[in-house]
Amino acid sequence: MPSRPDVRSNPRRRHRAAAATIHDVAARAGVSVATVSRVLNGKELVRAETSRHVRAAAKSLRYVPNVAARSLSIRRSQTIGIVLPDVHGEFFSEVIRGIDLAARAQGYHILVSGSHSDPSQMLDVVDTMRGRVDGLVVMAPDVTLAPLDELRARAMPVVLLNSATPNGDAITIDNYGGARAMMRHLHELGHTRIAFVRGPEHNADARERLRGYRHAMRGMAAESSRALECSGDFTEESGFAAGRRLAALNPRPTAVFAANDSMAVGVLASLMAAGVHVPEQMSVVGFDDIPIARYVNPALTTMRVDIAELGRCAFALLLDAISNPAVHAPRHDRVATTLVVRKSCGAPNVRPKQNAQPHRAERILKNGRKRVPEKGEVS
Amino acid sequence: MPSRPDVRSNPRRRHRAAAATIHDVAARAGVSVATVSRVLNGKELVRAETSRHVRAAAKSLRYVPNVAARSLSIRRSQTIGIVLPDVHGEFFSEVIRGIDLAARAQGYHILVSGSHSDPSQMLDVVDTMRGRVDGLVVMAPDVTLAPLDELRARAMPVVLLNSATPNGDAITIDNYGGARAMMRHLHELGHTRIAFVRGPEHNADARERLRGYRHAMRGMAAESSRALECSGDFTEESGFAAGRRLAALNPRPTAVFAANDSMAVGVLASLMAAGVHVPEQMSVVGFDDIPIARYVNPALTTMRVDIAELGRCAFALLLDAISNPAVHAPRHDRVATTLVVRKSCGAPNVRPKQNAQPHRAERILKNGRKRVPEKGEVS
DNA sequence: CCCTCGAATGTAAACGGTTACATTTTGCGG
DNA sequence: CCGCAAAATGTAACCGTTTACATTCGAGGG
Repeated sequence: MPSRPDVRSNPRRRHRAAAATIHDVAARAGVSVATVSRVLNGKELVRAETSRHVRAAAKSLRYVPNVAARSLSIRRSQTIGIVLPDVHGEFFSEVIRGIDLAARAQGYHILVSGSHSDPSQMLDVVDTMRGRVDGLVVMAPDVTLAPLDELRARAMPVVLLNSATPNGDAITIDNYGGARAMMRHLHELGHTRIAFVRGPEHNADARERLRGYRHAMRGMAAESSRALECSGDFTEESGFAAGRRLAALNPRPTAVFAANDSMAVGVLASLMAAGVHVPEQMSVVGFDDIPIARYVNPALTTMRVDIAELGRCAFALLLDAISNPAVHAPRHDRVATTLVVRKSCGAPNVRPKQNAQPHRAERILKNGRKRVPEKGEVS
Repeated sequence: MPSRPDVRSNPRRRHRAAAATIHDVAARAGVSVATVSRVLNGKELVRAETSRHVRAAAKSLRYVPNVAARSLSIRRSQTIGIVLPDVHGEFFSEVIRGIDLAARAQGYHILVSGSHSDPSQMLDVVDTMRGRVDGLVVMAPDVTLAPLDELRARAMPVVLLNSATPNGDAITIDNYGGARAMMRHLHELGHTRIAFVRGPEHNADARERLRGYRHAMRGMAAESSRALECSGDFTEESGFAAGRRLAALNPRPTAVFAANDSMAVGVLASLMAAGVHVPEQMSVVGFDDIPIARYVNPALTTMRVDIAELGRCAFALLLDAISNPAVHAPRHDRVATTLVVRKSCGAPNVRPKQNAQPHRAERILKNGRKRVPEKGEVS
């Protein structure tokens, strides 16, 4: 028995046409709001006929539930947050695409915030997302452990992407495995004197790639590899400088493994400037398979990282953490990389051909028509 | 006089530590929830001392307002939606970056949804965003007018990006002006026989660029330009095919203007394959300034589009529409483009040098070290 | 014909804020 | 010391859902 009539029952909507509410639908269908809610969420028992009436009413009123009211009530927003640093555009968009696709399939929305330079700014953003999202995917490859722990204290499921990961949920590229696979490829071609161009000291990806390189060098029983390492910072310029230093080495390395593609492109340019022929005199390989890797001359052999897959995995992990907070056990998944063989490496110690010109023209043609040869290119 | 005690007053929070609410803060500060709200939103008069107490209480409880409750109450989400087609990654991420930066500065969040192939899917997404966002930035360059009008009927501020725009708010690239500026550049170099590679028939950007080309050709009092137009669809392959046709023309055009950079890259590749030297025998220019434009050989002269600026403008316009729904008048803004002169065009009818090799090596070096020369490159 | 029981539906209390309006304090002239 | 307007604060309705609990309805058994 109502102690007071429902205040919202009859004359709503003042002047400008407001959106229909669940009360409007209930009135139109001649049922209570509870029944409308039940029908629309499909969880409980409702007579088939009643259900039809409600659906018809909802459709005729173009009813769309108010998500704010819904999340307030169920304390879930069906939205996840993505926090990114000011990262290279291509990578950035691919990660978002991967997460977006996976999320939409599960009825989740994504709230994006990019371009954060420092940890405190990152934490600020995370705070403003509080309540707006059910969980976070955070990418912070250069951030040290302390702020990341702070982040976990935010009492919200968080999945870290490519970050230094002491504990908790995380997804990373299999940098170590990829580096070893690349080294195996070079070794099979006959290389043993392989140089390496390092990435930034504190970058998690860079460290793992270096670790893979060193491990492989030890395994090949080669000379101490430290002399063959060059510093770099993931930029093309640093690769250019490294290439110059490597070309001057005596004896010269027969192959160069750059910790990422940008630096490999720089190495390529400086070797060409120094008159060192690639791949005849020296092989060059990179890591990432960025889009321009296939456009440089010669096209770059590299380890492809499936970035969209990275996003998909991150969402899957986050969803599990959100859905089963009780039983969820923190996990650290690694996504595999793929070797992409192009033209920038061959067997060591091959004499350069005398008339390289027509040869090169042909290469450029192939670069230009990328799509067709690209299909069967992956090995 | 309370007809009934406030039910939420005392014993909240059952077992797991829930986030603090405004009631907790009020209790801690010894004031009412209204006062807390006033302090935190800073709109109304509150004694300085009271304000201090409230702030201290909020901080000590790590209070973060529940945004769902807030948006339900004020009927605003402080969030805008971005709906994108499955567009090239670089463009995609730049648009988001531009909007994100502008939005965050105004305290807005962004909800992103990409990868929509058809109009109905796009409208679905827009419906699920209903109530979640205060307005939308929609990019749909290939969508025809009808669905766009449907979109506007959604009773939410909408800003269209690079779309066919009959009416309503919109931001577009100044494709027409950019095309004319490019034509002026070619004309100043001495070209009059300029070919054009068109984009997709129904694409709004492509049509405007074509319009600029035709207008300029008429202005140059050149022969009827239709014979110099080639069809294309914005892909590299179509550019390759167009280049082949153009090389076979007699008399040959002295310059080719491709409606976008991807096609220009294709043209470049096919001309090289046909033994036509660029820029000595034929100049090639594009539109967009995509990242690889500076890596191709020779580096491509093109019209740069500041995509982030596009995003900024879109947000500014949307914010105005959201904030002043009454007085806001629909606007259609155009963002300017910038001519970027690189190596792919020169004066017509110059004989190719005999030993192009050292010359080319030097070019590649410059490409490799992009950043430094890039600084002063824009004209 | 009454009682019981389960299915179908209704009622109203949350969810956590904002804000119109009511009430209490304050400051100040008389 | 009173009265009164302005300033400061409190009260509770309201935003639109979900959902625990209450109620109604029908059918079947005794």
